[in-house]
Amino acid sequence: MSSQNIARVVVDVPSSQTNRPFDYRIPDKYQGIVQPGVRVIIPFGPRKVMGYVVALTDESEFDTLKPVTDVLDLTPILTSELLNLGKWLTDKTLSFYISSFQVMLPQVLKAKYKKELWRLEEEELPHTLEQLFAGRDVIDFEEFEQAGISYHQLQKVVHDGLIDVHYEVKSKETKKTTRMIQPGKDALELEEAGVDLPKQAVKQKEVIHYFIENPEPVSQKHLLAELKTTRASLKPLLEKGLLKEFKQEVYRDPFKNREFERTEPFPLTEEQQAAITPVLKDIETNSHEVMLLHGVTGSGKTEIYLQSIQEVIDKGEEAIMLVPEIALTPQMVERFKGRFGSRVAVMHSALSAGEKYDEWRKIQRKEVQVVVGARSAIFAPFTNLGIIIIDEEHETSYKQEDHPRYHARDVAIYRGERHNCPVVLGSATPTLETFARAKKGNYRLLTLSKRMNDASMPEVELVDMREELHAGNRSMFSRALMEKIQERLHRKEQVVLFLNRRGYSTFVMCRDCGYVSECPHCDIALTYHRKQERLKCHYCAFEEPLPSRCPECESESIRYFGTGTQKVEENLQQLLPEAKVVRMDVDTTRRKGAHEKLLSQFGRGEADILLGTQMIAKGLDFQNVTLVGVLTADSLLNLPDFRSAEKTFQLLTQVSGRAGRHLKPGEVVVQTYTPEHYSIELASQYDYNQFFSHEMKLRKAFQYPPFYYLTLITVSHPNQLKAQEVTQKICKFLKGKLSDSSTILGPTPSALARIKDRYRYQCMIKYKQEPEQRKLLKKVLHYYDEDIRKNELQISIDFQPYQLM
DNA sequence: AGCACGCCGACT
DNA sequence: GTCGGCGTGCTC
Repeated sequence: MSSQNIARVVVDVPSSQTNRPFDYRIPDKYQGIVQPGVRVIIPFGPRKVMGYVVALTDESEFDTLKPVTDVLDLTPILTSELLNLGKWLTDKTLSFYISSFQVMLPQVLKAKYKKELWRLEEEELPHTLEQLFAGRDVIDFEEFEQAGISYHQLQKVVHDGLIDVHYEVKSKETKKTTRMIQPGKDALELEEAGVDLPKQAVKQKEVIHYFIENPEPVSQKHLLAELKTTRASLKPLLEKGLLKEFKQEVYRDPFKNREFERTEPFPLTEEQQAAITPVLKDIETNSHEVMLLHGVTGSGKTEIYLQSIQEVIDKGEEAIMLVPEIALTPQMVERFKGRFGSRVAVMHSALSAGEKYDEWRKIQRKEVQVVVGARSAIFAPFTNLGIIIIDEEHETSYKQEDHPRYHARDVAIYRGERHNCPVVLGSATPTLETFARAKKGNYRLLTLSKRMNDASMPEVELVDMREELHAGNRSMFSRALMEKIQERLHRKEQVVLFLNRRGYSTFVMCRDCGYVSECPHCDIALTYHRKQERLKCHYCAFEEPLPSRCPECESESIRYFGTGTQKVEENLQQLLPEAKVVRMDVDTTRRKGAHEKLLSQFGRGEADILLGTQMIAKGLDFQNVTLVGVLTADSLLNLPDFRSAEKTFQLLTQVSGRAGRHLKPGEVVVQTYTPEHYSIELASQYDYNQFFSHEMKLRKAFQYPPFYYLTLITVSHPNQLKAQEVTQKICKFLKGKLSDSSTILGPTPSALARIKDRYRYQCMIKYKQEPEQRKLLKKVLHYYDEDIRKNELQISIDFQPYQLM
């Protein structure tokens, strides 16, 4: 074996020119420590940066190599599997290596950079610099920049060796530790030493006595509290070696103050048993297979997940369970903690950076066998996976919208293949892509068609809001819904009201001339924020006070429009002053823990009506909810998105599933302006299969997934003409190179034609098979490298996009 | 990205 | 002559 004293390092500089490994010499003192997957600090040009070691080698095409400056990890933080996965991600999404590695790790492991000026000599500096240092030896570089002193002046003194520009890389890893105390001698020796102590050393004797009884290490805090003493009585014992102390890493436990009631596996129904059998078999035989668990809401999918995971744990393997961000509610966590206790780590965006890091550490140190988390938990550094489960497989939040633009499902399958373990995708309303694959036999289809406890799906009533209008009802509540709400209030039952806010945000319009307040930097209406009486842009930082007169026609009848949750709440309170309403939206749940608080309030029956947006559509399970109202079912349908019908069907099904999950039967009222639309009608009948075949016909006719794959290229530039020209050129280039069976659409202005003063044009590729596509697009990016670097031009490429705007 | 180097026009 | 602007190319 050769010495392998060269490290290949991917540096923390996200740019196309540095998107490759650089070679560094490993100094003797780091031999054996520097290995693939550790982070290192390395000199890069004149500064120092962080980097990931991706490989060791013993030859380099460079004859002189700079040495590695420092090593940040004693054990690799990226396993070899994850290093390979990073490479695969980079390739698949056309992003930078560094971004792919960074996305797999918790925030705190990412380096922070600090630049300082260090004074090296006593010698007099030029006046301005002397003033800036003001007697100090070290100053922040920022201070220098703010002082507005010329760089030439600095250059000169740096050249003369009076000042050094010093770079520091800070890994802001924050481990929390506690001081632990343990005996340093055995019980007999302690006994003897205790006798030898002077009479007045009462407390010391107590301490010794304590450790004779309990020889286990104990935290200093606990010990001192127990014996009602201070560190002063430990000190002499530590000095004599009778006691020893050490520091132990402690984890912040986000669920510290909660007791989780242990739950036992439920007996499975026949249908559940049939569904779980192939999963257990794959686990047992270490076979990789992708399975779609298609089960109606309330059919007991979670119990199948839990029992499959139990099997994996019993086998000594590990499990990843993904749930959509908004479904990662305390209720959900409780079910997992209740079954598996401290074997579960939870990865959730609501955790602080430190808490996330601690959960990640538990996984890395193999202190847990299960992780429950949102999208990024798919990168959990387990080395012995036995199952990967993605619940609510159809959720769009599994696709990351910025670099690297990956889909958690693809990563799951990648990892499942390498670990020889099953990947279970669960949903009541699978994406057409997944269901089509299951029907074709690429995935194994497991079906749960019945609800548990023989509960039936709630009856859905469609209300045509056009008729309401004709009948003179101009409010946002139909008569039928109002009547049913009143019924529930009377019976002391609860109501969930769902408002789909997307596409209907509150904007300001003049009733006289039709003027709408728009963002001066983006082509989008400003959103009205009631609390601050201001108009804000959701795409950039622009905001302005609410105008009292129309800027166009000076009219005073300028009002806000649209149906925000606040407005619904107000109207509701006017109509039903006696009802207690809990409103859940981005505004009321911004604070940490607010989400949970509101839900438990509602759960305890402290409110009659829960009013909310997307976030209440998932996973809620309240006994007393017998009515669900959907205020505007068609708001999603009007979006420029070929998936709008699918999304509408999914949402309506999810929302309906919130009612009547227990003994009392539920009812659902869906208000719509288009009751005849197939997605609304079929959702009201819970007919997924019918919806699937109808939608598939349309997808086929219009060449959309799952019949065709899509690639969306979005070009943006401050100059509209330039943006269009570049897009045009790209389209033309692709048309010449891609196969004839592919369709290239564009250039078309984006649905969001301008954001932050940049004009946006798009090109869409529809294809069945295009093996050369990535290579060609790489060429495109390379061709425009200059323009992109100058930050004038942006080209974003999204394979299998979910967000078309 | 962030920086050095080098070329060019404007000025104490 | 030299100060400061910006375009170009490199970082193992």
